[in-house]
Amino acid sequence: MMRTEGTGKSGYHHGDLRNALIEAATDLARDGGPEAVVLRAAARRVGVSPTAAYRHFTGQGDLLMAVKEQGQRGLAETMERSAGARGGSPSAGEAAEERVRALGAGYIEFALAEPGLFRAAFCRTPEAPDGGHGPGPEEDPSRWMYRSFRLLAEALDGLVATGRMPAGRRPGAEITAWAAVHGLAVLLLDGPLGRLAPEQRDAFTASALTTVIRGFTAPERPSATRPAGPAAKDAPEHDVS
Amino acid sequence: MMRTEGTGKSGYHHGDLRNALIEAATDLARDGGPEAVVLRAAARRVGVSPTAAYRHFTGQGDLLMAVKEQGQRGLAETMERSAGARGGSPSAGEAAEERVRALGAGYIEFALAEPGLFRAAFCRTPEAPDGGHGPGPEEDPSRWMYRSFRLLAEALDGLVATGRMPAGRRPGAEITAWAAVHGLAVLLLDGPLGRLAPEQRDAFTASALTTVIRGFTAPERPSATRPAGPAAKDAPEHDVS
DNA sequence: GCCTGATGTTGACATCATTAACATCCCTCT
DNA sequence: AGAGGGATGTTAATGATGTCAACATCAGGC
Repeated sequence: MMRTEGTGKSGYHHGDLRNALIEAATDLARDGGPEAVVLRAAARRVGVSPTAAYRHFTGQGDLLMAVKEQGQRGLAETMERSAGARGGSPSAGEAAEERVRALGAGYIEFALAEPGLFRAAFCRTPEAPDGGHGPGPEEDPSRWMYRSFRLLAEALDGLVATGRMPAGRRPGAEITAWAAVHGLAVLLLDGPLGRLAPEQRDAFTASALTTVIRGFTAPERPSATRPAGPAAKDAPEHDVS
Repeated sequence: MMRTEGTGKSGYHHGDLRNALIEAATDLARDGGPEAVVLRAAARRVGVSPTAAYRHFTGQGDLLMAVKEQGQRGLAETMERSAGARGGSPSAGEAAEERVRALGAGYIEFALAEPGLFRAAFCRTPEAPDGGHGPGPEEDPSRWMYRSFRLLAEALDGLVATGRMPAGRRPGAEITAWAAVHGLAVLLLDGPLGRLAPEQRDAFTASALTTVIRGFTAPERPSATRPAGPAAKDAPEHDVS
């Protein structure tokens, strides 16, 4: 097959563009973020005319979409690697907790290692108006999109299964976990924590993860002035997308 | 003075452009986000030549910066309003906790009410290379920037002062709190929770706030298999910017 | 062995940011 | 008061971008 390789021009017009363009565009995103994903530039890198890209993508937005997918894939892989490479687990509950922590740490790790790709992975897309999609098998984004999200959710299920987290807190928990981790990543990349020493970033990450996990696993405050609680709008329906 | 008003053309060239441009650009951002802040469009709205803007801004990036400031201001004001309008406080500790909660809710409220402005408020800026700044008294961004961040930090101080939150957890806590709230906002705006019923969004928000606050205030798990804790990289140095 | 469709190319257009050169108008200094 | 100067805007031009229409080329099936 020889796909997505530089020497892939088999005498054909190119071999397989599309993948070559995706690779070029991903490189652009790697240093420069989503706004650096310029259709003409990608075509230039591949050594092809700008309009050639329109044979494989509906336009620049579609190309960016492909880059997003690359970014999401990389993120999920880093998270899985981080969770897989964690040390021994004293107990089942401990293991589940450590997995949540490792996934969160992997999330931050990827964001810091590949800031451009990370930003591209979560950049806003004009949202195709549905209906007539151009060339290229445009799959349902929800399958690969936000795979990191599902990883987190499954880890939280483990937290409940081992009894570490009350089942009543489970609904919406993946939202909370994702929000905390993603917000931290954004804060570290673009926010006031832009230039910070690595060990400080790690410390903040550990602190945030500890706090959120404690929020999931800690018992309810014993001497509460509110038995039912006025802000008891907790535990919402769990329905994503 | 008659500034920033539509009828402000006092026979002068315009009265005060700059503010008129900022207003126009802010309107553009309101529906369309930061990428809709197009210099030429803003100038067109004000009824002025595109290059006229260069007398008041170094370029489009500078104009966007002004819009960011508007967004940050709006965000902080919504948060303060939300925190100020909260009900009675049974105890000091309870009040501090409710303030944190109200600030977070205000954060989300603004993000949902003004999605374009919110995104503009946190959009990436090329970061002026320091040194020769163009026209316009370019103040230090850290003063108005991230005012919401400071609000959150002060509320957390209150949490410690009333004894609700152990002092040892305070360092880095504003990072955690900000991350959770900001991540949730992004998730609701651009993420998988894009189109969700309002009451569900409120429920998720309440759930996230409850979890994080519990993480701040809950006692350490009593029957822990780890007395000192292997993941005790908590409590990092507190140094922003 | 030619025709059809996939794949690329050239040319053109509209928009954008930005600069240079020029015009205008108010304010201040003498 | 009147002239100059600086602030404020305008026109013209440049280079980059996304995108479309028309044309060229190559592979493989009838």
